[in-house]
Amino acid sequence: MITDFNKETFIKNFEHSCEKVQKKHFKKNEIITSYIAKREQFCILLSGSADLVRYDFNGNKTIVEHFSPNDIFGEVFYVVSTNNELFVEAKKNCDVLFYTYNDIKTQCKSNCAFHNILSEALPELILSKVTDLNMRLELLTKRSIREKLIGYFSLLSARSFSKTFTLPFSLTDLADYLSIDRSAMMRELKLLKDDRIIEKKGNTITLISH
Amino acid sequence: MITDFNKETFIKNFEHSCEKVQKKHFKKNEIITSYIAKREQFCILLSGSADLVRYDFNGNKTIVEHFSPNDIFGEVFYVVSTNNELFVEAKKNCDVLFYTYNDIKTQCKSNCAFHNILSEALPELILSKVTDLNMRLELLTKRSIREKLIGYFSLLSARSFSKTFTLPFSLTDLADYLSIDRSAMMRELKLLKDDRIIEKKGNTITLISH
DNA sequence: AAGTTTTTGTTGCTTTTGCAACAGAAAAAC
DNA sequence: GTTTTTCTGTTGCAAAAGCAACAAAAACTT
Repeated sequence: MITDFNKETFIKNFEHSCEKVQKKHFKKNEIITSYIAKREQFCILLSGSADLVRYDFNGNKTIVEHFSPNDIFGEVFYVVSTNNELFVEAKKNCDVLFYTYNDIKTQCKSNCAFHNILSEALPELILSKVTDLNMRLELLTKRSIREKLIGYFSLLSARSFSKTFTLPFSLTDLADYLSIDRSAMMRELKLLKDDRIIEKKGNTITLISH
Repeated sequence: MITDFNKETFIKNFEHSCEKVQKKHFKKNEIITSYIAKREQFCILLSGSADLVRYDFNGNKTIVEHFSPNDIFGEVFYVVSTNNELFVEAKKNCDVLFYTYNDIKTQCKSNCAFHNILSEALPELILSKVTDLNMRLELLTKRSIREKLIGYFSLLSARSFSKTFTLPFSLTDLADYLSIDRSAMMRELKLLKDDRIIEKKGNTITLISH
């Protein structure tokens, strides 16, 4: 069911078709939204990049998700379970569309093409989130820093159809994404280079086949 | 939207209402299903208990999810992303109902009450999976064994509305669920007892408030 | 273009975690 | 009810990861 659904086309065609939508601009480092109240917000990132982050009581930062243009996010996809607050932070200047899920389900249903289609597509949109979460889960259950790095690099390699690819964020953020210490990660990256498993020029990585 | 939806009632009322459903029995340690092919299977556990598990190439086992009666699972909720195979293993004798998502979406839609309602409820069902996944993610991003244990115990405590609760699986399985070494976990459990943070009698834990 | 901030790269030291191995307890199978 | 298997609890040792701190490079500001 996911295969015959094209998110990009969907977003392109309908991004401006409903009056209830709000478009906002954010500067780098601004907070786009926080997942606390039950506002059931649904957002589409039009340009820029942003991270869904969580800070625990020790101040450890975790990047839960990383968003690029056309990615969707919001409380609809992330039923908040615990006490930790979640923020979506702009990493670059961003344009974002805001909807609410309630509107999708009720108010607009009979008279707005956008919401009709969104309502239809919602299971697929949510399922694509589930895929992302599962992928992330698989990375986090890996037992060593080395395995996490190789797992993540393999994924990026598969996505870009190339052994060489550029990281979507800084090495500092990569550590927060993989839930590991940055300096330990740097050490392991060096070992991966020494062992001729990867090549690394800045944030561009090449997986070496053996 | 999740609040006004009752999964138990839903399952009770409709579990036998469609001809396309298959009911099967499994003995302890049998494999109920594996998430490989795109069969888009959708299952309901009627009795017993089961785990969704993954084995990596080092033989490390990860318990991705733990299922109790009335829990739902299947490929519909877990779009397989990588090469690792996933299995649902019966931990006790189990009764399971099998559907396929395609039927839900197409064949039955116009003439079967069960599939109509399932189709309506699917977004909510999937969202409840997302909640579980996010909870799990939050546990796995914790940086130490101690934090993972306390995090998980807090969760069980909140769910049972009590400071005292029984683990849903063995300590061996708990380690696989938290992605940590069992002996290291046992050591940490002992330290938690010594530090008077928990009490422990077998698989029953009490969180001590301070 | 100069100054400021963030990121990268590195290292010594400490703490945490994993591994291996084993004995006793408990549970399951026969 | 006895045997077999799994689970719990423990430990010494080795390996991995975290912490802290710093310098150089790069990226942003103004």
